[in-house]
Amino acid sequence: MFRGATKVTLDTKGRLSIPTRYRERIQDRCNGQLVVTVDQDYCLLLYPMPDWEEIERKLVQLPSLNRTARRLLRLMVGYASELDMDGHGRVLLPRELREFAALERHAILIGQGNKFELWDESRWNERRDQWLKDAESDDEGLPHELESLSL
Amino acid sequence: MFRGATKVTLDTKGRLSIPTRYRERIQDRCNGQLVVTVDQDYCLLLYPMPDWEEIERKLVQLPSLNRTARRLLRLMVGYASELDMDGHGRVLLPRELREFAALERHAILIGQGNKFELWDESRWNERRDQWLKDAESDDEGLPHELESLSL
DNA sequence: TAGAAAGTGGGAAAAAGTGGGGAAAAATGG
DNA sequence: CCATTTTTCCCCACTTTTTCCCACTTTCTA
Repeated sequence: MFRGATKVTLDTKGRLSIPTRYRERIQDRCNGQLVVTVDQDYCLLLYPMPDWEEIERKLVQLPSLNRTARRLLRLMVGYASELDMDGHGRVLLPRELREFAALERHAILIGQGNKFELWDESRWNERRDQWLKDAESDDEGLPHELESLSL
Repeated sequence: MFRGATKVTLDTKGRLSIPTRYRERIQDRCNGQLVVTVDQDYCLLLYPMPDWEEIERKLVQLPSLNRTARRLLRLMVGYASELDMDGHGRVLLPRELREFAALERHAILIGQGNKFELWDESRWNERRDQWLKDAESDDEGLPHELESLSL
């Protein structure tokens, strides 16, 4: 499981240096092969290759005539790009994806279990504060998986 | 599986340079022979020849008396054109199809499994943002395949 | 504080992308 | 059916991007 938030910097070529504490795990799991794609919230998602392939399998099996499913497939597969770590544990993020997520020099990498999220740092901070504010009013109307959740 | 989004430019002759990372696969699969046709969403679809032939088989077997099926057949088969890669991995897109998809100089090529989608870049960006906006309000009324989807 | 490891930047060779000239082929029109 | 115009195709040359590698800086550790 990947956990934790790390400030990272993208250099002028768009390279992201993977924090050391994750590298060994990534090497073991997928030989340094990652897949990056987009998320609905305008951040990027980084998956180890085998995890991505499973997601992709699920996506292509969704009903093709459903609008929402079609869009999801178009965006997630449409933007998915393979990444290889270089000798220094860095990956080069494609320009199209950096633009999508408005990534500048300062970004933040969020461990999310089987994947990472990569956010532009200032956008992340804004969103986080917004979520915390929203959460106060959200107590009603939870789906029942959440109603019974104990943290 | 073809994946990923690549910005491409069409030159004044209407030629599209296939990104290198796909070329070998296309050579293997169909000896550089592609078929391009139109999509409902005013983009173009690019298939390796064998994949296209399968689609075509399915299309002609649809019930001829169904309006939707007739339209689909007319458009997709009607606009389908063969393309050959030149020595530099480029294909010449027929003028009719470029006009159909309003393709100017800046376009974007989207990998979608067994095929590619080719969009005018600005149109793609608009559509994408619209889809993402729509997705937020779609949270209710999801088909159950999507409700439980964990990515 | 010295040494090692990680992070960062950037140069240069190689590869890919781009543009266009001109020959060949096809379409058009008389 | 031939001549003229347009389009297509093949090739060469230039530009941009990518990739690989080296070196310097900073941080951590002993």
